[in-house]
Amino acid sequence: MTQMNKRRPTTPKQAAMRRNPVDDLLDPELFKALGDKTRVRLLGCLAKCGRPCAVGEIAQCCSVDLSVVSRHLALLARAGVLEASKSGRTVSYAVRFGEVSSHLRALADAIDACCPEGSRDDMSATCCRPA
Amino acid sequence: MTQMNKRRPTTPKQAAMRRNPVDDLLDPELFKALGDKTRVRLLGCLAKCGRPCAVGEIAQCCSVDLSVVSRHLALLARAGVLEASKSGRTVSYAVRFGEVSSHLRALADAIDACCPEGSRDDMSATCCRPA
DNA sequence: CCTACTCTTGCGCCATGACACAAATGAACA
DNA sequence: TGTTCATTTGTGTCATGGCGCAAGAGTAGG
Repeated sequence: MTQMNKRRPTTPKQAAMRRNPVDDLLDPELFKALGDKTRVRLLGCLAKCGRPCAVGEIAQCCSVDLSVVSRHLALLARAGVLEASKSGRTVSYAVRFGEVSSHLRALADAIDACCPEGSRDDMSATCCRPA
Repeated sequence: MTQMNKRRPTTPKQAAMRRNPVDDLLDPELFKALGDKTRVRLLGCLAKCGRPCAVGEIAQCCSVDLSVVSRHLALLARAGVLEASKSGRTVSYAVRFGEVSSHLRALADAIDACCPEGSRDDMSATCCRPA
């Protein structure tokens, strides 16, 4: 049984004391990076392209100024979502596929682990979980 | 074989045209809700507690005014992360465990699916994927 | 070196959002 | 009905953040 038998705290305040994987995985800085329409568009564009792309190239995906795109990409890189690489005078950004998806899955697992048995309202979420 | 054999577009602009699951799953509104320090704290607190909690109760988890907590919780509910239920004069919020975790996993899958074979840099991400 | 090219940075403008405090709503209960 | 309790909503203030434009930094080529 991987099922923990820690007693559940009664109040949210007590619960807040308990260390839990969600504390680290629910990173506001990461989600802030994904919380902008333009940035999400750039990210989706880059993900669907599936290869490192130059800043100028990526900028053609949306109608904002190149300088704005540059800033957004740098921010996404700082948040760990993208990886930058420089070659000559062109800077390319690529999605950190593995890091991002494994972070998201770890968070999903951590959230599920918080859910008391029987109150799980979506059974498609049992994938990846040790039951 | 679930492996698609769609040719990959060369430019990000072309890639942006192609419909892809990430387009819907990368929802800025959802991530904006998770992109605030206080809100994330409330959410983590509520998740770790694992049961519906009253607003006043949850407010004790952080040092901001009760009215601020009320607004944050309403926002998280609007974003689909929490569910509100009223009983008498107390309003309780609970984490929508199944919805949230399955959304995150679906996004992780969609992102992985964008990743060209062989460039996956984190092999722990192969869980849940049809290879 | 001077120019062209790619990207980044400085700056000002405006919109959004987080916060505290106070007032209002709404439900239970004497 | 009037009071009390739990929560929401109104309002003003301040900080953050996205944007365009212009200038700067770094690289390649004549």
